[in-house]
Amino acid sequence: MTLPAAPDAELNLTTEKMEKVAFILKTTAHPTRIAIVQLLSGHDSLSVTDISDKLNVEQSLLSHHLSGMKLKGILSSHREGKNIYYALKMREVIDVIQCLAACTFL
Amino acid sequence: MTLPAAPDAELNLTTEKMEKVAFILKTTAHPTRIAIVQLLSGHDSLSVTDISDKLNVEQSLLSHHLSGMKLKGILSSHREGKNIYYALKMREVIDVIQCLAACTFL
DNA sequence: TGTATAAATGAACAACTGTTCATAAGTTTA
DNA sequence: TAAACTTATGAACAGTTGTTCATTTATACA
Repeated sequence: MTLPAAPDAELNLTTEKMEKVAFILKTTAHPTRIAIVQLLSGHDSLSVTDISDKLNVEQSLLSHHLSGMKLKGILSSHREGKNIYYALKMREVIDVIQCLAACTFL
Repeated sequence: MTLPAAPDAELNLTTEKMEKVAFILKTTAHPTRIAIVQLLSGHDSLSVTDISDKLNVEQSLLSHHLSGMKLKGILSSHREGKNIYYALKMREVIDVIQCLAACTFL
């Protein structure tokens, strides 16, 4: 699958927008966090244990990543009994990763 | 201007690709570097002085950013007399920023 | 109640990043 | 050649990030 060729438009961002974009990029720029986005892109929500099992990431470390991403608005979460379920809130992040992932040079 | 609504596809990246995507995101995730990409998206190439003047970033700091981005394959450069001109090599980065920049929540 | 399970938190620390400053290296022109 | 200009480089340092470990909080269930 390949995405259509990109239009060659000139970017025109304000300083404020650039800072926000940088913020989101930074928040996502980590293999584990990208894996989290990838995993959640295919599910409405998953518990920490689910994610931990599927990604093979230790509980505490995963929790740190998850709460950071939640704090920054990328994920949302809700409790159901003993479990806490995380979901992708900022779905645009999928597009960004999709876009880069589709690059031929990768 | 708004981009068309994103298709809701599930991502499917290998670990290797995730690392590469993270690498590119990280390399771009900084306001100054995004400003560099934005500026170069509208020009074939610009000298360090050009960029420094337009972005109001001190020479040495800019040079560090530029050489980092070049090292990581995002920019290319060539000398013309006293000046060194930088250009956007990995133009896909524009799309990524474009995509995020178009988000309504920003 | 006590025990088990699920997840969050906070301290500690190494590694990395952004920035500044001083200096060096390459090029042009007088 | 020297002086001026353009860019790169490297040391130093503060601030941030990723990780681990031990502990705590929250819930369920016996």
